[in-house]
Formats: sequence, structure tokens, C-alpha cells
Amino acid sequence: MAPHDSPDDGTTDDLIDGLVRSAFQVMGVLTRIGAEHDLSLTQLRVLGIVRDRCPRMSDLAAFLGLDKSTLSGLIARAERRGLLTRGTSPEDKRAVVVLITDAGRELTERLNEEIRRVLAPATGRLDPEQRAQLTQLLEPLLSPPLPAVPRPERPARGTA
Amino acid sequence: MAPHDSPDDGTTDDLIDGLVRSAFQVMGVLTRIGAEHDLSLTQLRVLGIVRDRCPRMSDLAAFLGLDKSTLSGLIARAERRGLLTRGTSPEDKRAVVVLITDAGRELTERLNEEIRRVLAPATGRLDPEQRAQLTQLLEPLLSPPLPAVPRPERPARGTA
DNA sequence: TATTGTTATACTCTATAACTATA
DNA sequence: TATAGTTATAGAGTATAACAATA
Repeated sequence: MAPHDSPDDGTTDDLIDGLVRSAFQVMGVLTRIGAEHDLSLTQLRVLGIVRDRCPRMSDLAAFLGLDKSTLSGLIARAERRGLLTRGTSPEDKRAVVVLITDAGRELTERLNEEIRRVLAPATGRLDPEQRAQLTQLLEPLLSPPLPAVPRPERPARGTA
Repeated sequence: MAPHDSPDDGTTDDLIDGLVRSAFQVMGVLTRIGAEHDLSLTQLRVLGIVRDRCPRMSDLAAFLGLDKSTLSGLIARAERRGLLTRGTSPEDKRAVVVLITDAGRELTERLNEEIRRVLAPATGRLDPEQRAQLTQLLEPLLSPPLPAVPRPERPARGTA
């Protein structure tokens, strides 16, 4: 009867169904808005991450679940468009850090506004109390984001 | 102060942040599980849709937000692997309907089990009551799925 | 020797344009 | 004439393998 062999559930299967459907819907919105600005979903995501972080290539790749080589191409294309820049870490001369440019930051802002605007009809179907409640219920499910370290402040004592 | 110029909000921006993060997380899981079976995210999704529907190519393309030509390739690859078949509509000789095969259905079942298993640690962080509540709060945000019409029953009177 | 990135290669995903067949 | 699909083509996204530089 039940979709699988858990004792009593049903709540879990319904929840997963809702989460998956909502995920596809959100991705649809992000994909469309990105496409209107010639950005893939991944590039949109990279912009959102690099907006307040300067991650190393390898950390970013790991976070995104992509191979290093994939990231090389992704960053190269964004760099060619003037949205991102590569910098070298003072601590490790092998490492490359990804930095957002002013143009990239402006585009990211515009993108975020559009996302809020397009999603507004949906989120508006809940009242503020329900929105807060939904946000709270979602929180325990979320994995932690990349630590938001804007820049390495310490001059890497011991290495230099 | 506020991320944009709404009157009082904050609840909306936090909610969107949560929805976007949860979407990327769910997509990450689906992408990984799909990849383990040599399926792209889109193909995984198509299988899930066609599991209990026989949509026409154009309807499926519209629902997925893809061009018809993109879907042709997608279905062709899945057909080559024996997961789907093409059929012709009795009502409209131009139309092609997409049908799942037994192998496709079995794979879809296995995929769904894996998704539930991988997502279990996350959903398990909520108790059943919270899961039901979260599902309910998500519901108003969701667009309707493709109508689940398994097969055209009526022999298309007037055309034949 | 191990790690960080890049490059070369190959395949999938995707859209645009041109085409065929049916309505 | 318009709609449903396919094919050809081209560009982006992706991973694997081989490589250079640094740790």
C-alpha cells in the first residue's frame, strides 16, 4: 500500500514529493531568469556564492559538486564576460581564488531582484506568519553554506 | 537596510533564501543519484513524469520548459536505452506520445527508493507533525503538475 | 609524493533554423 | 496556413585523463 516499507509514515513521502516539486519549480525560475541574461543555472549560483565570498577553485568545486576542470571552464567564461576575476592566494601559491567584479555584483543584484519579483506571486499566497513558519521548518533540512570569509585577513604567518 | 524596497517584510526574503537553498540541495541529491545510473537530471524528471502519464512530446516540452528539439534528443536517448517508447496518438497523427517501458518503471522505482533513503536523514530532523505542516505550507506555492491521464480512453470520435 | 589548476577530449544538454507530415 | 516532430548544427556544461607548478 505505502510507497515503501516504513512503519507508519506517509508524512515523509508527501514531504519529499513537495520538496522535489518545489525544487523543480524554483530551478525553473532561476533557469529562466539566468537564461534571460545568458547565464546558466550554475553560473547564476556561482555569482550568488561569490557575491560575499572569495573561495578557492577547489573549495568552490567541492561545494558545487563539480570537477575542478568543470569549474575552470565556468570561471573562464565568466571572467571573459567581466563578471569574475581570478586572484592568487598569498598563503598557497598553487591556489586560485575567485573574486567578483563590480559588474558581476551589479548583475547579481539585478538578478536577485528579478527572482524576488517572479517568486512574489507564490510567496504572497502565504501570510507573513506562514512565511516565517515555513522558513523555520525548512531550516533544519538545509546543509550549511560555504563559510562567508570575505578575504584572508591574516598574512598567513609561517608561510611567507 | 532591507534587501529591497518592500514595506515591512523580511519574511519574504528569508523564505526565498530558504527555498532556493533547499532547491539546490534537492537538485544536488537528484543529480548525484541520476548520475549513478547515467541519467541526467532532466531524464530523471522525465521518468518521474511519464511514470503515470502518457504525454505528447509538445506537452512534455512545454511542461519542462524545453524546446521540442531538445525533447526529441532526450527521448531518443532514453528510448535507445529501453526506458521509454514512442507511440502515436490515435486522435492526431502528427502527435507522438511518450510511454514508459517495464524497465523504465523498474528503474524509476529504484531511483525513488534511493531518493527517499538519501533524503531521510534530512527529513528525519523533523517529527511527523512538522513534516505534515511543512508539506501543507509548501502546497500553496506549487504549480499544478501535468494532468495524470494514463491513456486516452475515448477513441477520438469525429476524427477516425 | 600529494595537491591545485589548466588543457585536451568526448558526450550530453540545449536552442535555432530548416525540413516533413498532418490538421 | 499552422501545428507536431525530427534533424543538423553550434555552444555550454560536464567528467576523465594527462599535465605543470607548488607544497
